[in-house]
Amino acid sequence: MFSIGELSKRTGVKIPTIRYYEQMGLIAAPERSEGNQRRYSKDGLKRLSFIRHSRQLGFSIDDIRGLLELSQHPEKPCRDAHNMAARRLEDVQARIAKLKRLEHELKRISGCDADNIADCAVIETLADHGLCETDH
Amino acid sequence: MFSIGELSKRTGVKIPTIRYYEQMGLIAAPERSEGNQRRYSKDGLKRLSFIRHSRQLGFSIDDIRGLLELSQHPEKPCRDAHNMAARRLEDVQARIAKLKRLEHELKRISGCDADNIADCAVIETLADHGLCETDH
DNA sequence: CTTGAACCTATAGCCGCTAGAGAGATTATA
DNA sequence: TATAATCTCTCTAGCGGCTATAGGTTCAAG
Repeated sequence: MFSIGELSKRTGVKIPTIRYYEQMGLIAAPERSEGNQRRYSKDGLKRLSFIRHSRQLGFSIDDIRGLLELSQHPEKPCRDAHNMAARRLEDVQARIAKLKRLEHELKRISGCDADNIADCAVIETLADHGLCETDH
Repeated sequence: MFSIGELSKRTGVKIPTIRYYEQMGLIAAPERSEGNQRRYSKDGLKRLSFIRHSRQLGFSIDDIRGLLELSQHPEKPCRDAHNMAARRLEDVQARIAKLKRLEHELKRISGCDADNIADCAVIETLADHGLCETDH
């Protein structure tokens, strides 16, 4: 049995975030001490670790609700879990692609060595999208 | 002189977003028609295009305020503009790096071909960070 | 028993929009 | 000119995923 502060330290999830997850229904309301403070078990720790890890991989709160539900039913097929991971992967890949285009553009405009705004590629490019090399 | 709808079509910025930018002080309050509707000039169009393009490159509203201010003073040195672009570039690169680690992890867990949750790498990995290959 | 750290609830704020309600303006057609 | 269809106006609230603050209570160590 540990306090919310302990749980926070052990999982790396901040205290208000833990309470937020409780509100969102990701974790069950835990037992309370006589003075009404939350007391967590090892199960609570496991569950929160799962959540934290899922968040780190970019799953939404809603996705995580689904994943947690699945994880409680080991006999179920795992198609749904795979689908979620696959969608997540697609999303991540799309974002990488987009950021790479931005990186390209930012590198290009940062390369300008003018010394005043009038000749500065940064400002000039922002003012005129036509000067860009890639779409975005 | 065009209406907010026209401006929206020409720049690709949605109407409520234009009003939001006005509220945020990125664009000046434009003239109004007799019936109190906004009427924009070509200058307004230019400014909004600048803003839109900056947003596409990921600059924050605050950054854009600075960039717009700079763009109004062509005689100033462009060090500040370069610094902002450089910071932006760093940020983009950091995000790419992080997303690539996620991509790696998601690919790995998606590769599992178990057919029930009990043996599914997706769920198993989420439950135990120790199974991951990279940091995140 | 006292102190100070940790905890409680409730509410508001962050960013960058987006959506909706309910009213008024403008424009196109009959 | 009347009317209908489409814009536009302001105001307020909501999104996701937290984070911060205020004002109070409880816990554990000395």
